[in-house]
Amino acid sequence: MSKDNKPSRPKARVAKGFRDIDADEIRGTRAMLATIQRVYESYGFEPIEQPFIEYTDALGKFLPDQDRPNAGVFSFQDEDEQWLSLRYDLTAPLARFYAENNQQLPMPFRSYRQGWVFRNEKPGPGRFRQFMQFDADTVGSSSPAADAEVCMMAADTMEALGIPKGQYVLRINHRKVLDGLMDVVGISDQSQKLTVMRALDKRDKLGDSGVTLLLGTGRKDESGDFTKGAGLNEEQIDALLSFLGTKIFQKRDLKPGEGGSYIQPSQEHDLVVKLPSQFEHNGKFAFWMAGGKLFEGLLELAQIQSFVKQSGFDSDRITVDFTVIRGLEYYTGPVFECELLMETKDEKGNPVRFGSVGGGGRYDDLVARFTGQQTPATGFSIGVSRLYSALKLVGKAATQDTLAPVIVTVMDKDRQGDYWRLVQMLRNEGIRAEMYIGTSNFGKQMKYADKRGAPLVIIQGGDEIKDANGEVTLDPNVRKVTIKDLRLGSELASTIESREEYASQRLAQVTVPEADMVAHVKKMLG
RNA sequence: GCCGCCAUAGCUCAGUUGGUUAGAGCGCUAGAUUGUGGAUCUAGAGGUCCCCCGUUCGAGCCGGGGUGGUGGUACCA
Repeated sequence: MSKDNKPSRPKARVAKGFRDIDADEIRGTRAMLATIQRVYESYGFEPIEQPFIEYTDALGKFLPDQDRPNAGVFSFQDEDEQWLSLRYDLTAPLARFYAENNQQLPMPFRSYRQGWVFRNEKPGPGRFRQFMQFDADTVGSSSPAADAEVCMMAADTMEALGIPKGQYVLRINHRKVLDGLMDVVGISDQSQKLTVMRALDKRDKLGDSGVTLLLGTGRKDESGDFTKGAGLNEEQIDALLSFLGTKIFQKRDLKPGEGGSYIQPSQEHDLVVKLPSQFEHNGKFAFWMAGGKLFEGLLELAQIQSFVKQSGFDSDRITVDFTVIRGLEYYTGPVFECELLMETKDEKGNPVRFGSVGGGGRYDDLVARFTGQQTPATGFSIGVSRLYSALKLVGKAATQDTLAPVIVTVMDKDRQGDYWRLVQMLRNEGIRAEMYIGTSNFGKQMKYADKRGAPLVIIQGGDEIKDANGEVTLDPNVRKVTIKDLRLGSELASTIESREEYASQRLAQVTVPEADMVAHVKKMLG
């Protein structure tokens, strides 16, 4: 046959940005999801499942920038030419669901759900075009209590998963604080505001010096790519960066003489805002507390902080951090981010913190897109596979809790009925078992069992079914099976050199009456 | 989107200043051993050297263009 006649074979390859998930990860993820569900249920949240596909206009308006409104989303047209899209998060579909069903739903409506979401964008290391999120949302409550509850639930989830106090932290911030602050320093242009927030978001990665460049004229990275800055003057940059040192804490923790000034945003909460001294001494911003957005935001943060403290969550678990930014488009109030603090190594071997595994916030306008009526809502979203890799890193992922099956070998093809019966005896006792269903000879069957990771192999050939006189018997107390312990056998094998010795030894196996097989298997499995 | 690096067997990769039939290890299949997994030995299957154009007597190798992958960066609901 000439080369040209060969059928052109498709390349076996997974699509870019997608991946296959192996048995270990599926089992580990299932266990993790069950734990998260348990916590969410205990908070009174109800499950809901929604389709992968929504009408594009139902997801539509909150795309990243208006220049390319459809970039990032997988979309296609239905038979009736309506545009459909794969969901890119679980929040927009929930808003659609609530708007469609709010007559029948209790208010506030508390729901959780888990599922795959899709993003049509360039994948990176650890970033895929299909990934799983686990969301919880409260729709219909404007109270900071709803925000506080979502944060507490996230913190409880981390601990239920085995991440100890001090290894994670929930940071909260408030859109009104950032907006108000930018008003105060004289940034009014909307696109300039976005640039400023993006710059502040990178403080973790680039440090204050990098952020200063991004707030000013711009910054060139190592690859030579230039990022245009926000164009602020020195005084504005200084005011923004020094504000990041502002703290909210309980009054009794107040330590005089630490510098800065202390403001009590509300009498009913025993909380105090401490401003950094640079900010205080800049007379130009002295009026900044006189009401307005900034003040409102601080007050709400203080309330949330007060609620979580009263519930027993100290600031080592849930804390205010003015550098938290999150999504730029739809959050309208508090925003949250859950960060894991344990260290891991980057490519260069430098220690680096694991980073964000989830986040969320208040999105009061999302339902109003459909109904025209403002409906307050707040929620939290967990990145499932990222959280799973974190659990693996700290050794808290459930793995290997499923033992590979016991393999019943087929010594004599004419007696498959006998082997089916043996397999069923094991299965009926709750033991994972399978009969070899390939066509290979006995040696290959052993290899299969080995590769499969089987703990035990059951063998029943002509020798085992004969009685003392050499006659075939059906009496289960006389018929025998040979049970071979592969795990023990491979240990013993490592001390043996020659093939002959290895083959003649019949390592780690016992021959017992068929009637006692199940009891012996149970004992050998431990 | 922008910048860099890479592309040879299922996988990881060698391949000399451009030279005739393109290699290795691992994996796979089979045998040595038709009732015993490891180790060892033997044999076999498996290739559009990413694609196109050009230079050349001759290109896996050189040049141009394209495609794909990957790393960084930007965006990120």
